[in-house]
Amino acid sequence: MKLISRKEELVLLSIWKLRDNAYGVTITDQLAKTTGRYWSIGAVYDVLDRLTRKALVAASASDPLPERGGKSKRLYRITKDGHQALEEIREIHDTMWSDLPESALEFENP
Amino acid sequence: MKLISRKEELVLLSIWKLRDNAYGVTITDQLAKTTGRYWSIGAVYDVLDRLTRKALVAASASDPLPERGGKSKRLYRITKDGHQALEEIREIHDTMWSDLPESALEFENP
DNA sequence: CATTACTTCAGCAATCCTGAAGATATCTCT
DNA sequence: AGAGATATCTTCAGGATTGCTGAAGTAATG
Repeated sequence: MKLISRKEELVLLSIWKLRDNAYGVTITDQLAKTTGRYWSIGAVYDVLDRLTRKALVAASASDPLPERGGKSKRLYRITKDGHQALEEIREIHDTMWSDLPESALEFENP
Repeated sequence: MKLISRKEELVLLSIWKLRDNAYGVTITDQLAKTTGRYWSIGAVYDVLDRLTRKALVAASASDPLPERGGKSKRLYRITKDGHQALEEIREIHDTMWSDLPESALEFENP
């Protein structure tokens, strides 16, 4: 199985954190908050589409709400395969980051 | 500053681990060993070129060795900016992976 | 010139990115 | 009630960056 990309990992984790309230806008906000970086809304939807095609997430439509702009949202949940992909990436991360030599810094930037 | 990609992170960590012996072939072997996946040699050189252009690594030529195939190798070291990029990604990883709800698995695969 | 080890190369596939435009709900005004 | 105004969420087109492959090229010794 191919490793998931960095964005895919971060989007999956955002969905996990948002529990029942994970959709395009809240996911984007969560990413911005947690990473301290700007995330284009379109870029997030792009990753969500990819994760859906790979069946690492599944989507469902929420009921419309009786409030301004309360149109139906597309809610996302992580699938079993999605959790497995996260577990794989976590293991590799842990392995790669363990047993590093004390310091490798010998060259400065040009 | 833009986040480094997953491949860039893994290649940087491989160089770190290999200390004074980090070049195309040993880096590829190290990645295969640590991730348990096949890495095309060309793909690794591609990432190394990119990291060099971004000044996250610096390269130098080793002396040729008096043995079969002992031609000069291109050795890589991580620069100060490279270490900083790793530190950034580690912080974001730690933040994203902390405080996750107990379980988010409610949907199975289709 | 055979063999070994290392690097380059061309070109295609996948991922990442942007923000304006579109869709669907309620609110406000006459 | 009807007609915009406003709010929230999603789609879209197209370009930039990153990822991938293995055969061919280079430079050393046997």
